[in-house]
Amino acid sequence: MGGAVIAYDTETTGLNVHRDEVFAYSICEADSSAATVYPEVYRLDGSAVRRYTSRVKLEDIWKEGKAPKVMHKSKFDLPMTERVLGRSLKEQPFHDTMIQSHLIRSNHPSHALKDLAWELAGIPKDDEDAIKKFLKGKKGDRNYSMVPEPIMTEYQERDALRTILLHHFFYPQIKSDPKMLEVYNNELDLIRTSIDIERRGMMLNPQRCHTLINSTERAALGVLDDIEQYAGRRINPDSPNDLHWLLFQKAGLPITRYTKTGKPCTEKEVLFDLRREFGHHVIESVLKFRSWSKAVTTMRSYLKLMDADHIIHPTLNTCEADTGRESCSNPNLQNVPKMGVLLNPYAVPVRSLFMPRPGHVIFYIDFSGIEFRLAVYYSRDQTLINLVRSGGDPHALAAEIFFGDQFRNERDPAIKKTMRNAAKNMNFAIIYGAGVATIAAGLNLPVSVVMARYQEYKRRLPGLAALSERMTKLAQAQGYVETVFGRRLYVPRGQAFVATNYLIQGTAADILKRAQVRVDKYLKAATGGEVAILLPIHDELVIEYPRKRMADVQEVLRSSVELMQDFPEIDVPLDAEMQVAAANWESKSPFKLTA
DNA sequence: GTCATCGGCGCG
DNA sequence: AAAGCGCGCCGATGAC
Repeated sequence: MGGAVIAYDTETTGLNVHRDEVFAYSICEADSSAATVYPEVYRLDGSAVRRYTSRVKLEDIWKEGKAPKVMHKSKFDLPMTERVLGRSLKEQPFHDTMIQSHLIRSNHPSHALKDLAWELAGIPKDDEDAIKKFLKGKKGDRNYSMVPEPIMTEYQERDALRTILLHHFFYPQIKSDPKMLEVYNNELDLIRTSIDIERRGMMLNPQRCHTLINSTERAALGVLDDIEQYAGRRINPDSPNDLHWLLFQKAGLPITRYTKTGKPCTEKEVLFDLRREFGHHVIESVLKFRSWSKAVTTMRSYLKLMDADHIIHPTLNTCEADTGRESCSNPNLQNVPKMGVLLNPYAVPVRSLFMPRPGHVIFYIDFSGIEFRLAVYYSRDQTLINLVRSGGDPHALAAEIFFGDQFRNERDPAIKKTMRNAAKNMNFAIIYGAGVATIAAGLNLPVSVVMARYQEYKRRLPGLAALSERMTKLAQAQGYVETVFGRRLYVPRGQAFVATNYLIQGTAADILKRAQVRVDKYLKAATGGEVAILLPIHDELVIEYPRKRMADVQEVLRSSVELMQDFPEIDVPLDAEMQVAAANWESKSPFKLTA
């Protein structure tokens, strides 16, 4: 028996959770049979309410002890409602049909309410069309609160109905599978932490941001001048036409690769190859311009998105990615450029713009090599399991296999490191189904040589070498792979070879999502929220820590790391490392717990 | 003017 | 037959 629930949907003046406001809401109550349901529509100002004046009703809906509310994208409706009510709803039970949809069919083309309700219940989308049509005729600032009463009411009624129907379609499927229910419940907890993370946001240094924008822009313009000197006319390197002319006509460089639509490829790897062979200064200029102009627009967007307190509030998407990962947008703080990346020689120190709030430092806890460890776990390769358990280095082992005595006898640590790095790339290539040709290219060795050494690799590490094919076949047969935690990841049709990647990325996502919930709960209980998560980044938690609590730091971080690593389901150890930044995100230094 | 697509690139 | 993957965001481009 499902028990009674109330579908709940807000209408707002915009999509910004921190700024825009609720002006209307609708509900739809239903018991477990859901035999007859009547949507009810309300307006906050009481002007167009059907049955009640609104404020009383909204309070009533969210009174303690009422039935759980079902929302579609609760991460939007919950904080919006909290702002209207002026109180926290964190103890309130709820459901989310978007999460349900995502768990049941991770690769569905759309988890949008209207699309799902049309597909599963045949509810037409013309209510939404009517709103769009109305707003299209309006000029200037437009939002849903301007939509006339009959159109809006129809829309609200249908959304409440849609939500309750989806819940009654999806939730029984989830509840019938204990592991899937556990994944679902963690996703609901994750909504709570994500709301708090978005609300807290990250602090930007606006002065530094302006300065860096100016200097970087000057440098980029200087590069344009250099190119003009050489080319005899102004060139826009972002324009394919201009760039193709510059590289392949004027400079006479050869076209080494084409894009899928048959145009000359000018991506960085191609430019690196051309640079190595011809060393033409115009290549350098293009690389510089791209990196610097992109950094400028990125930094400008930060200034636009920053609030009056210099805080950037990104959006965390917890159920968008096909692999179960979280993503981040407006802005994406999970891909902020950093210094010291080999393939990015002209990097701009954008991370240095992010800083701890006054009186705080930032800690970073990241899983080291989690993807490879999970590959080892799923492969059941006994050699590698034992090696990882005993603290050995699987990538050095791969280097020995691929480079043999050449690696073993190498005395120069720099060269040795390069070889290990190549072998590490190979380990991943093999896990994720690369062919011998790709591997040979990555190792810079003849295909014939790699062929022989790959045979040896398969003999020494049979489990790992077989993982990709095993998962690919499984995905081909059933359409999905399932993580150890019970998350099903549907693999794109005709692309079964991505199965291993989905499995491993999805498992890492399960782990970080659970870790995030645990650490968040712990930090709230142990520090009253003074220590808080700033951001999840796939295998890492960023944590802001007040200096005045430094007396606690050992205990708090030790507990956090322990919570992150406590996964008895995975029988290879999950190592985590810590770093600390006092000034900004760029200047991190290692942090060790005392013994 | 608006929209979708592409190539390109940052992070993991 | 062969293939590492995921995400979000940008400017350019061409169709409507």
